[in-house]
Amino acid sequence: MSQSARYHHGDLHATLLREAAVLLREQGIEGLSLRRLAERAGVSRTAPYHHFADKNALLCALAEQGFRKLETLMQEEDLESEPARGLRRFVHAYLRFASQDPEQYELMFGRTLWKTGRPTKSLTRVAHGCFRRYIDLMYRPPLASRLPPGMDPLRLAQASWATLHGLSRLLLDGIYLDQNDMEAVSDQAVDLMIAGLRLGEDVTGG
Amino acid sequence: MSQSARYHHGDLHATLLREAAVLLREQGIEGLSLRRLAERAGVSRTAPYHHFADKNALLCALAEQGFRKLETLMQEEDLESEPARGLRRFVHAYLRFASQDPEQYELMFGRTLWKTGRPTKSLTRVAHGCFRRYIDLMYRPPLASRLPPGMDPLRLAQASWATLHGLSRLLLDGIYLDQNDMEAVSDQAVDLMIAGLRLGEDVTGG
DNA sequence: TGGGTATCTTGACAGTGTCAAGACAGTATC
DNA sequence: GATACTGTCTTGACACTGTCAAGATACCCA
Repeated sequence: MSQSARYHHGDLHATLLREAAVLLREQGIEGLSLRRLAERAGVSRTAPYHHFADKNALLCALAEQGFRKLETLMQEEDLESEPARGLRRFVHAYLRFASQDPEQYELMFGRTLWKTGRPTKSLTRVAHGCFRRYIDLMYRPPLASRLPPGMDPLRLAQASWATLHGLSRLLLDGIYLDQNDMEAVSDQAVDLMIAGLRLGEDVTGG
Repeated sequence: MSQSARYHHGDLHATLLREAAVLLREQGIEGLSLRRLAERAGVSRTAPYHHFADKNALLCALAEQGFRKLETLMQEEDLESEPARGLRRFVHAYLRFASQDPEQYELMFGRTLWKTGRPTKSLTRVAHGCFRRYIDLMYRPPLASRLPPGMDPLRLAQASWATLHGLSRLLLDGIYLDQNDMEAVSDQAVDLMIAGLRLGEDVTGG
Protein backbone atom coordinates (compact mmCIF):
# COMPACT_ATOMS: atom_id res chain seq x y z
CA MET A 1 0.00 0.00 0.00
CA SER A 2 1.40 3.37 -0.93
CA GLN A 3 2.54 5.81 1.71
CA SER A 4 -0.08 8.38 0.81
CA ALA A 5 -3.08 6.11 0.34
CA ARG A 6 -3.10 4.07 3.48
CA TYR A 7 -6.00 4.62 5.80
CA HIS A 8 -4.10 4.87 9.05
CA HIS A 9 -1.39 7.44 8.93
CA GLY A 10 0.74 5.69 11.52
CA ASP A 11 2.44 8.67 13.08
CA LEU A 12 -0.02 11.48 12.74
CA HIS A 13 0.52 12.94 16.19
CA ALA A 14 4.19 13.62 15.59
CA THR A 15 3.62 14.65 12.00
CA LEU A 16 1.03 17.21 13.06
CA LEU A 17 3.36 18.77 15.58
CA ARG A 18 6.22 18.86 13.12
CA GLU A 19 4.19 20.34 10.28
CA ALA A 20 2.48 22.76 12.64
CA ALA A 21 5.87 24.10 13.66
CA VAL A 22 6.78 24.65 10.01
CA LEU A 23 3.44 26.25 9.22
CA LEU A 24 3.73 28.45 12.29
CA ARG A 25 7.17 29.64 11.34
CA GLU A 26 6.28 30.28 7.71
CA GLN A 27 2.75 31.62 7.90
CA GLY A 28 2.39 32.84 11.46
CA ILE A 29 -0.29 31.98 13.95
CA GLU A 30 -3.01 33.45 11.78
CA GLY A 31 -1.96 31.22 8.89
CA LEU A 32 -1.96 28.10 11.01
CA SER A 33 -5.39 26.60 10.46
CA LEU A 34 -6.23 23.03 11.35
CA ARG A 35 -7.57 22.44 7.88
CA ARG A 36 -4.39 23.59 6.18
CA LEU A 37 -2.38 21.58 8.62
CA ALA A 38 -4.43 18.46 7.94
CA GLU A 39 -4.05 18.94 4.22
CA ARG A 40 -0.30 19.29 4.65
CA ALA A 41 -0.20 16.09 6.64
CA GLY A 42 -2.18 14.39 3.88
CA VAL A 43 -5.18 13.69 6.02
CA SER A 44 -8.80 14.80 6.30
CA ARG A 45 -9.98 17.97 8.07
CA THR A 46 -11.04 16.32 11.29
CA ALA A 47 -8.33 13.71 11.66
CA PRO A 48 -6.30 15.94 14.01
CA TYR A 49 -9.15 15.80 16.51
CA HIS A 50 -8.22 12.21 17.28
CA HIS A 51 -4.83 13.36 18.51
CA PHE A 52 -5.55 16.75 20.01
CA ALA A 53 -8.71 17.78 21.83
CA ASP A 54 -8.94 20.95 19.79
CA LYS A 55 -6.82 23.64 18.21
CA ASN A 56 -6.01 25.09 21.58
CA ALA A 57 -4.52 21.78 22.74
CA LEU A 58 -2.37 21.49 19.65
CA LEU A 59 -1.07 25.03 20.04
CA CYS A 60 -0.30 24.34 23.70
CA ALA A 61 1.75 21.31 22.73
CA LEU A 62 3.56 23.43 20.18
CA ALA A 63 4.27 26.16 22.69
CA GLU A 64 5.53 23.54 25.10
CA GLN A 65 8.20 22.55 22.63
CA GLY A 66 9.30 26.18 22.54
CA PHE A 67 9.56 26.43 26.31
CA ARG A 68 11.68 23.31 26.37
CA LYS A 69 14.08 24.90 23.91
CA LEU A 70 14.18 28.05 26.02
CA GLU A 71 14.88 26.02 29.12
CA THR A 72 17.89 24.30 27.61
CA LEU A 73 19.09 27.71 26.49
CA MET A 74 18.95 28.88 30.09
CA GLN A 75 20.69 25.80 31.38
CA GLU A 76 23.66 26.69 29.26
CA GLU A 77 23.94 30.12 30.83
CA ASP A 78 26.62 30.77 33.35
CA LEU A 79 26.63 33.92 35.42
CA GLU A 80 29.14 32.63 37.92
CA SER A 81 32.41 33.67 36.43
CA GLU A 82 31.53 37.15 35.22
CA PRO A 83 28.08 38.32 36.26
CA ALA A 84 28.02 41.52 34.23
CA ARG A 85 29.29 39.93 31.07
CA GLY A 86 27.17 36.85 31.68
CA LEU A 87 24.06 38.97 32.02
CA ARG A 88 24.77 40.65 28.72
CA ARG A 89 25.32 37.30 27.06
CA PHE A 90 22.07 35.98 28.44
CA VAL A 91 20.07 38.97 27.25
CA HIS A 92 21.48 38.60 23.77
CA ALA A 93 20.73 34.88 23.78
CA TYR A 94 17.16 35.54 24.84
CA LEU A 95 16.59 38.13 22.14
CA ARG A 96 18.16 35.86 19.56
CA PHE A 97 15.82 33.10 20.63
CA ALA A 98 12.85 35.43 20.17
CA SER A 99 14.04 36.76 16.80
CA GLN A 100 14.96 33.44 15.28
CA ASP A 101 11.40 32.17 15.42
CA PRO A 102 9.17 35.15 16.13
CA GLU A 103 5.95 33.27 15.64
CA GLN A 104 6.98 30.61 18.09
CA TYR A 105 7.78 33.32 20.64
CA GLU A 106 4.44 34.94 19.99
CA LEU A 107 2.73 31.62 20.57
CA MET A 108 4.66 30.96 23.77
CA PHE A 109 4.06 34.35 25.34
CA GLY A 110 1.09 35.69 23.46
CA ARG A 111 -2.51 36.06 24.44
CA THR A 112 -3.62 33.33 22.06
CA LEU A 113 -2.97 30.71 24.71
CA TRP A 114 -2.72 32.64 27.96
CA LYS A 115 -5.65 34.97 27.58
CA THR A 116 -7.98 33.94 24.80
CA GLY A 117 -7.23 30.22 25.03
CA ARG A 118 -6.94 27.83 27.94
CA PRO A 119 -3.32 26.89 28.69
CA THR A 120 -2.89 23.18 29.28
CA LYS A 121 -1.71 22.07 32.71
CA SER A 122 1.28 20.59 31.00
CA LEU A 123 2.10 23.87 29.25
CA THR A 124 1.67 25.83 32.45
CA ARG A 125 4.01 23.49 34.25
CA VAL A 126 6.75 23.77 31.64
CA ALA A 127 6.38 27.52 31.30
CA HIS A 128 6.60 28.03 35.03
CA GLY A 129 9.52 25.65 35.26
CA CYS A 130 11.26 27.87 32.76
CA PHE A 131 10.68 30.94 34.87
CA ARG A 132 11.61 29.03 38.01
CA ARG A 133 14.99 28.36 36.48
CA TYR A 134 15.38 32.06 35.82
CA ILE A 135 14.48 32.93 39.38
CA ASP A 136 17.11 30.50 40.57
CA LEU A 137 19.75 32.55 38.80
CA MET A 138 18.80 35.43 41.09
CA TYR A 139 18.78 33.38 44.26
CA ARG A 140 22.13 31.74 43.63
CA PRO A 141 25.61 33.20 43.70
CA PRO A 142 26.94 35.39 42.36
CA LEU A 143 23.82 37.50 42.12
CA ALA A 144 22.18 36.62 45.43
CA SER A 145 25.02 37.93 47.53
CA ARG A 146 25.41 41.10 45.53
CA LEU A 147 21.87 42.36 45.45
CA PRO A 148 21.35 45.70 47.14
CA PRO A 149 19.78 45.27 50.57
CA GLY A 150 16.00 45.01 50.57
CA MET A 151 15.89 43.79 46.99
CA ASP A 152 13.72 40.70 46.60
CA PRO A 153 15.20 38.26 44.08
CA LEU A 154 11.72 37.18 42.96
CA ARG A 155 10.72 40.75 42.20
CA LEU A 156 13.99 41.32 40.43
CA ALA A 157 13.39 38.24 38.32
CA GLN A 158 9.90 39.41 37.37
CA ALA A 159 10.99 42.95 36.61
CA SER A 160 13.99 41.94 34.53
CA TRP A 161 12.06 39.30 32.63
CA ALA A 162 9.48 41.97 31.88
CA THR A 163 12.24 44.05 30.29
CA LEU A 164 13.40 41.12 28.19
CA HIS A 165 9.85 40.38 27.19
CA GLY A 166 9.05 43.99 26.42
CA LEU A 167 12.12 44.32 24.21
CA SER A 168 11.15 41.15 22.38
CA ARG A 169 7.57 42.22 21.84
CA LEU A 170 8.36 45.72 20.66
CA LEU A 171 10.93 44.27 18.30
CA LEU A 172 8.82 41.45 16.93
CA ASP A 173 5.69 43.53 16.54
CA GLY A 174 7.78 46.26 14.96
CA ILE A 175 6.68 49.09 17.20
CA TYR A 176 9.10 51.72 18.47
CA LEU A 177 11.97 49.32 17.80
CA ASP A 178 13.45 47.54 14.85
CA GLN A 179 16.28 45.12 14.28
CA ASN A 180 18.73 47.99 13.75
CA ASP A 181 18.06 49.47 17.18
CA MET A 182 18.18 46.16 18.89
CA GLU A 183 21.78 45.85 19.86
CA ALA A 184 22.07 49.39 21.15
CA VAL A 185 18.80 49.20 23.06
CA SER A 186 19.46 45.85 24.65
CA ASP A 187 22.92 47.01 25.67
CA GLN A 188 21.28 50.06 27.16
CA ALA A 189 18.88 47.88 29.12
CA VAL A 190 21.73 45.72 30.36
CA ASP A 191 23.76 48.77 31.34
CA LEU A 192 20.84 50.05 33.33
CA MET A 193 20.52 46.74 35.08
CA ILE A 194 24.20 46.44 35.78
CA ALA A 195 24.31 49.95 37.13
CA GLY A 196 21.18 49.37 39.20
CA LEU A 197 22.59 46.20 40.68
CA ARG A 198 26.07 47.66 41.11
CA LEU A 199 27.38 44.65 39.25
CA GLY A 200 30.03 46.37 37.24
CA GLU A 201 31.83 47.75 40.22
CA ASP A 202 33.15 44.61 41.80
CA VAL A 203 33.37 41.96 39.19
CA THR A 204 36.69 40.81 40.49
CA GLY A 205 35.50 40.94 44.08
CA GLY A 206 35.53 44.05 46.24
CA MET B 1 -40.01 57.99 11.31
CA SER B 2 -38.85 55.90 14.19
CA GLN B 3 -35.25 55.95 15.31
CA SER B 4 -34.73 52.28 14.51
CA ALA B 5 -36.50 52.02 11.19
CA ARG B 6 -35.02 54.86 9.22
CA TYR B 7 -32.90 53.94 6.24
CA HIS B 8 -30.04 56.30 6.85
CA HIS B 9 -28.54 55.98 10.26
CA GLY B 10 -27.30 59.54 10.30
CA ASP B 11 -24.28 59.11 12.54
CA LEU B 12 -23.05 55.63 11.83
CA HIS B 13 -19.35 56.48 11.75
CA ALA B 14 -19.33 57.77 15.30
CA THR B 15 -21.73 55.11 16.50
CA LEU B 16 -19.53 52.36 15.11
CA LEU B 17 -16.47 53.69 16.89
CA ARG B 18 -18.37 54.12 20.13
CA GLU B 19 -19.96 50.68 20.06
CA ALA B 20 -16.72 49.09 18.92
CA ALA B 21 -15.00 50.50 21.98
CA VAL B 22 -17.68 48.99 24.20
CA LEU B 23 -17.56 45.65 22.41
CA LEU B 24 -13.78 45.66 22.59
CA ARG B 25 -13.79 46.30 26.30
CA GLU B 26 -16.47 43.74 27.05
CA GLN B 27 -15.67 40.91 24.65
CA GLY B 28 -12.06 41.46 23.70
CA ILE B 29 -10.58 41.70 20.25
CA GLU B 30 -11.65 38.18 19.39
CA GLY B 31 -15.25 39.03 20.24
CA LEU B 32 -15.25 42.16 18.15
CA SER B 33 -16.68 41.07 14.81
CA LEU B 34 -17.97 43.50 12.24
CA ARG B 35 -21.24 41.61 12.06
CA ARG B 36 -21.87 41.81 15.78
CA LEU B 37 -20.88 45.44 15.71
CA ALA B 38 -23.28 46.16 12.87
CA GLU B 39 -26.08 44.38 14.67
CA ARG B 40 -25.37 46.39 17.79
CA ALA B 41 -25.52 49.59 15.77
CA GLY B 42 -28.85 48.44 14.32
CA VAL B 43 -27.59 48.24 10.79
CA SER B 44 -26.87 45.57 8.18
CA ARG B 45 -23.68 43.47 8.00
CA THR B 46 -21.99 45.48 5.30
CA ALA B 47 -23.03 48.97 6.26
CA PRO B 48 -19.76 49.62 8.14
CA TYR B 49 -17.88 49.24 4.86
CA HIS B 50 -19.22 52.61 3.79
CA HIS B 51 -17.43 54.25 6.69
CA PHE B 52 -14.29 52.15 7.08
CA ALA B 53 -12.35 50.48 4.30
CA ASP B 54 -12.27 47.23 6.21
CA LYS B 55 -11.98 45.82 9.70
CA ASN B 56 -8.32 46.76 9.87
CA ALA B 57 -9.17 50.42 9.26
CA LEU B 58 -11.80 50.43 11.95
CA LEU B 59 -9.45 48.85 14.46
CA CYS B 60 -6.78 51.40 13.56
CA ALA B 61 -9.22 54.22 14.26
CA LEU B 62 -10.07 52.60 17.56
CA ALA B 63 -6.43 52.22 18.52
CA GLU B 64 -5.85 55.82 17.58
CA GLN B 65 -8.36 56.89 20.20
CA GLY B 66 -6.36 54.92 22.74
CA PHE B 67 -3.10 56.60 21.80
CA ARG B 68 -4.72 59.97 22.16
CA LYS B 69 -5.78 59.10 25.70
CA LEU B 70 -2.27 57.90 26.45
CA GLU B 71 -0.83 61.10 25.09
CA THR B 72 -2.93 63.29 27.33
CA LEU B 73 -1.89 61.07 30.23
CA MET B 74 1.71 61.79 29.42
CA GLN B 75 1.13 65.50 29.07
CA GLU B 76 -0.03 65.56 32.64
CA GLU B 77 3.19 64.03 33.89
CA ASP B 78 5.72 66.19 35.58
CA LEU B 79 9.21 64.93 36.28
CA GLU B 80 10.63 68.35 36.94
CA SER B 81 10.10 68.79 40.62
CA GLU B 82 11.01 65.32 41.82
CA PRO B 83 12.41 63.06 39.12
CA ALA B 84 12.52 59.86 41.18
CA ARG B 85 9.07 60.26 42.60
CA GLY B 86 7.78 61.51 39.26
CA LEU B 87 9.14 58.46 37.51
CA ARG B 88 7.37 56.20 39.96
CA ARG B 89 4.15 58.11 39.47
CA PHE B 90 4.44 57.84 35.71
CA VAL B 91 5.05 54.11 35.79
CA HIS B 92 2.02 53.59 37.96
CA ALA B 93 -0.06 55.78 35.69
CA TYR B 94 1.05 53.80 32.66
CA LEU B 95 0.23 50.47 34.25
CA ARG B 96 -3.10 51.78 35.41
CA PHE B 97 -3.84 52.88 31.88
CA ALA B 98 -3.04 49.39 30.61
CA SER B 99 -5.05 47.62 33.32
CA GLN B 100 -8.12 49.77 33.12
CA ASP B 101 -8.84 48.72 29.56
CA PRO B 102 -6.64 45.70 28.79
CA GLU B 103 -8.22 45.01 25.43
CA GLN B 104 -7.65 48.55 24.30
CA TYR B 105 -4.00 48.25 25.31
CA GLU B 106 -3.74 44.96 23.48
CA LEU B 107 -5.19 46.58 20.37
CA MET B 108 -2.84 49.57 20.62
CA PHE B 109 0.33 47.56 21.09
CA GLY B 110 -0.58 44.11 19.86
CA ARG B 111 0.31 42.29 16.71
CA THR B 112 -3.24 42.53 15.36
CA LEU B 113 -2.48 45.89 13.85
CA TRP B 114 1.30 46.14 13.81
CA LYS B 115 2.18 42.71 12.55
CA THR B 116 -0.80 40.90 11.11
CA GLY B 117 -2.65 44.01 9.98
CA ARG B 118 -1.58 47.14 8.18
CA PRO B 119 -1.34 50.15 10.51
CA THR B 120 -2.91 53.27 9.03
CA LYS B 121 -0.67 56.23 8.36
CA SER B 122 -2.79 58.17 10.77
CA LEU B 123 -2.36 55.55 13.48
CA THR B 124 1.37 55.36 12.92
CA ARG B 125 1.64 59.11 13.23
CA VAL B 126 -0.27 59.28 16.50
CA ALA B 127 1.55 56.28 17.97
CA HIS B 128 4.93 57.72 17.11
CA GLY B 129 3.88 61.11 18.41
CA CYS B 130 3.12 59.41 21.67
CA PHE B 131 6.56 57.90 21.86
CA ARG B 132 8.11 61.16 20.74
CA ARG B 133 6.59 62.81 23.75
CA TYR B 134 8.12 60.15 25.95
CA ILE B 135 11.54 60.64 24.40
CA ASP B 136 11.24 64.33 25.10
CA LEU B 137 11.03 63.55 28.80
CA MET B 138 14.50 62.05 28.53
CA TYR B 139 15.96 64.90 26.54
CA ARG B 140 14.66 67.62 28.80
CA PRO B 141 15.63 68.57 32.32
CA PRO B 142 15.79 67.18 34.84
CA LEU B 143 16.67 63.86 33.28
CA ALA B 144 18.86 65.01 30.42
CA SER B 145 21.42 66.65 32.66
CA ARG B 146 21.56 63.74 35.06
CA LEU B 147 22.07 60.86 32.71
CA PRO B 148 25.33 58.99 33.21
CA PRO B 149 27.91 59.94 30.57
CA GLY B 150 27.60 58.04 27.32
CA MET B 151 23.96 57.23 27.87
CA ASP B 152 21.83 57.99 24.82
CA PRO B 153 18.44 59.41 25.78
CA LEU B 154 16.80 57.72 22.79
CA ARG B 155 18.12 54.32 23.82
CA LEU B 156 17.09 54.97 27.37
CA ALA B 157 13.60 55.84 26.21
CA GLN B 158 13.34 52.66 24.16
CA ALA B 159 14.72 50.45 26.90
CA SER B 160 12.54 51.89 29.62
CA TRP B 161 9.43 51.81 27.48
CA ALA B 162 10.20 48.17 26.80
CA THR B 163 10.15 47.56 30.54
CA LEU B 164 6.81 49.31 30.89
CA HIS B 165 5.45 47.40 27.96
CA GLY B 166 6.79 44.08 29.18
CA LEU B 167 5.26 44.58 32.61
CA SER B 168 1.94 45.44 31.02
CA ARG B 169 1.95 42.44 28.71
CA LEU B 170 2.96 39.92 31.33
CA LEU B 171 0.30 41.30 33.61
CA LEU B 172 -2.50 41.48 31.06
CA ASP B 173 -1.78 38.09 29.55
CA GLY B 174 -1.48 36.66 33.04
CA ILE B 175 1.91 35.06 32.61
CA TYR B 176 4.52 35.15 35.38
CA LEU B 177 2.73 38.12 36.89
CA ASP B 178 -0.65 38.88 38.32
CA GLN B 179 -2.38 41.89 39.79
CA ASN B 180 -1.12 41.02 43.28
CA ASP B 181 2.52 41.15 42.24
CA MET B 182 2.09 44.28 40.27
CA GLU B 183 2.83 46.97 42.79
CA ALA B 184 5.91 45.21 44.17
CA VAL B 185 7.26 44.38 40.74
CA SER B 186 6.72 47.79 39.24
CA ASP B 187 8.34 49.38 42.29
CA GLN B 188 11.23 47.00 41.79
CA ALA B 189 11.54 48.05 38.17
CA VAL B 190 11.48 51.71 39.14
CA ASP B 191 14.05 51.15 41.88
CA LEU B 192 16.31 49.51 39.35
CA MET B 193 15.88 52.43 37.00
CA ILE B 194 16.45 55.01 39.69
CA ALA B 195 19.55 53.22 40.88
CA GLY B 196 20.81 52.81 37.34
CA LEU B 197 20.30 56.48 36.59
CA ARG B 198 21.58 57.57 40.01
CA LEU B 199 18.42 59.57 40.38
CA GLY B 200 17.80 58.90 44.02
CA GLU B 201 21.08 60.27 45.17
CA ASP B 202 20.57 63.91 44.45
CA VAL B 203 16.90 64.58 44.36
CA THR B 204 17.33 67.78 46.25
CA GLY B 205 20.30 68.76 44.13
CA GLY B 206 23.85 67.60 44.78
C1' DT C 1 -38.24 68.46 -10.69
C1' DG C 2 -34.39 65.71 -11.84
C1' DG C 3 -30.02 63.57 -11.39
C1' DG C 4 -26.14 62.44 -8.79
C1' DT C 5 -24.19 60.64 -4.79
C1' DA C 6 -23.75 58.90 -0.29
C1' DT C 7 -25.63 55.45 2.30
C1' DC C 8 -27.63 51.12 3.27
C1' DT C 9 -29.54 46.52 1.79
C1' DT C 10 -29.61 41.46 0.38
C1' DG C 11 -27.08 37.67 -1.75
C1' DA C 12 -23.12 35.20 -2.21
C1' DC C 13 -18.39 33.16 -1.50
C1' DA C 14 -14.44 31.24 0.65
C1' DG C 15 -12.61 30.42 4.79
C1' DT C 16 -12.64 28.96 9.82
C1' DG C 17 -13.28 25.45 14.22
C1' DT C 18 -15.89 21.72 15.60
C1' DC C 19 -19.65 18.20 16.23
C1' DA C 20 -22.10 13.78 14.75
C1' DA C 21 -22.23 9.61 12.37
C1' DG C 22 -20.30 6.28 9.82
C1' DA C 23 -16.15 3.58 7.52
C1' DC C 24 -12.00 1.19 8.08
C1' DA C 25 -8.09 -1.39 10.24
C1' DG C 26 -5.46 -3.36 13.70
C1' DT C 27 -5.75 -6.09 18.28
C1' DA C 28 -7.34 -8.87 21.77
C1' DT C 29 -10.58 -12.69 23.00
C1' DC C 30 -13.04 -16.77 22.49
C1' DG D 1 -9.85 -18.61 12.52
C1' DA D 2 -14.09 -15.92 13.59
C1' DT D 3 -15.83 -12.13 16.57
C1' DA D 4 -15.99 -8.10 19.14
C1' DC D 5 -13.63 -4.01 20.47
C1' DT D 6 -11.19 0.04 20.06
C1' DG D 7 -8.38 3.51 17.92
C1' DT D 8 -8.10 5.97 13.75
C1' DC D 9 -9.83 8.31 9.83
C1' DT D 10 -13.65 9.98 6.69
C1' DT D 11 -17.68 12.72 4.92
C1' DG D 12 -21.44 15.82 6.03
C1' DA D 13 -23.08 19.54 8.37
C1' DC D 14 -23.43 23.91 11.20
C1' DA D 15 -22.53 28.44 12.73
C1' DC D 16 -19.45 31.84 12.41
C1' DT D 17 -16.15 35.09 10.09
C1' DG D 18 -14.58 39.19 6.50
C1' DT D 19 -15.62 40.93 2.21
C1' DC D 20 -17.25 41.62 -2.68
C1' DA D 21 -21.04 42.67 -6.17
C1' DA D 22 -25.35 44.49 -7.30
C1' DG D 23 -29.35 46.69 -6.29
C1' DA D 24 -32.47 49.78 -3.26
C1' DT D 25 -33.24 54.01 -0.80
C1' DA D 26 -32.88 58.73 0.65
C1' DC D 27 -30.69 63.01 0.80
C1' DC D 28 -28.71 67.25 -1.58
C1' DC D 29 -27.79 70.41 -5.03
C1' DA D 30 -28.58 72.31 -9.69
